Amino acid sequence: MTDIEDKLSFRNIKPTAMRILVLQHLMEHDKALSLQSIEDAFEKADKSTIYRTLKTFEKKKLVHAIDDGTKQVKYALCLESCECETIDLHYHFHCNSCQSTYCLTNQNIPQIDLPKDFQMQQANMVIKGLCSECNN
Amino acid sequence: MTDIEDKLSFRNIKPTAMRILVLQHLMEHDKALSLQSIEDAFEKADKSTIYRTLKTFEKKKLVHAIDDGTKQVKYALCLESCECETIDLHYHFHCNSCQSTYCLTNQNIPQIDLPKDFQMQQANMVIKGLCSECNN
DNA sequence: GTTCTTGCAAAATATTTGCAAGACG
DNA sequence: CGTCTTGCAAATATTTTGCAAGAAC
Repeated sequence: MTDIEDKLSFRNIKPTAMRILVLQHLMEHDKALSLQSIEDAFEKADKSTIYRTLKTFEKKKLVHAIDDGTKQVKYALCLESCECETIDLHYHFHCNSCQSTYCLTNQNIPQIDLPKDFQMQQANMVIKGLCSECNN
Repeated sequence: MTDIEDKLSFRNIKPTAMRILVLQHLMEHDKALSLQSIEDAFEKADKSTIYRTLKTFEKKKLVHAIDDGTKQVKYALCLESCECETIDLHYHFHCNSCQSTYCLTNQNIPQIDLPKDFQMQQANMVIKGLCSECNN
C-alpha cells in the first residue's frame, strides 16, 4: 500500500484507480487546480468522474475548494492540514497574469472583528496580484 | 439634480433612468446584491441592461464585485470609498443560511506576508458563517 | 448480489455578446 | 447625424445530475 493509498484510506475514501491518479496529480503541484485542468491532464478520464472525485475529496476534507474569481473553482490539497481535522484558514494568492492560484500556508488569517452575533465558520480569502514569475 | 444623479455624474456615468434605479436600489440595501436579485426587483427591466449597468458601475469604481462562493457574483456599493479612489480592501461576510453578503467596512484587511516577489493588487476576502439573523 | 464507481449524455445555471431599435444631445 | 443605451435573443462556459453499465467485495 502506497503513501497515496494511505492518505485516501485515512480519510475513508476507497482508493480507486482514478482517485489515486487525481490525488497524485494534486500532490505533484503546489497550485490549486481546476476541474478543467485536471481533466486536461488525463485525456482518458471523464469530466464527471473527476468532478465527483473532487467532490468526494472535498467532503472527506482531503482537499478544499477555492473560488479565486475566475469562473473555475480550484481545488487544493493542503499538506499541513492533510493530517488534521482543523479548518483551513489561510490566504490564497491568485496571479492576475498566469491565473495560478496558490495556498499561502505560512500564515493563518488573523482574528477578525465581526458584527454582534455574527459567527464565522469558514473563509475564502483570495489575494490577487502578480506572482514572482509574472512580476517583472 | 438629485444626490443619486450626483453620484453618477461624479463618476462620469451618464444618469439614465435605469442607472438611477439600480443605484438607488443598491443604496437602499446594506447587502451585496446579485444580478438576479436586482432583476427580480425590477420586473420590467432586462437582465442584460442591468448586467451592463453593473459592469459600468464596476468599471467606474462605483461598486465592487464580490465572489462569495455562491454561483452568483454580488455587487456592493461601499459608502465610505464611494467618494474616493482607493481600492476596497475590507472583508465580506457571507451567511451560509440566508445567503446574504455584507461588506465589513469597519476594518481593513491587515498587512499580509506574501512570498518573495509576489505583489498584491486586489483582494476578495469572504468570511462565511451565520449572520445575526440566522445565528440562534 | 448489493453497493460503490464510472462513462456518456444531457440538464441546469450564470454570464456574456451580437445586433438592431431607440434615446439623447 | 453620431454616439451611447436598451431589449431581445442567442451563445458560452461551468457545474451538476440521470441513468445504465461495470467493478469491487
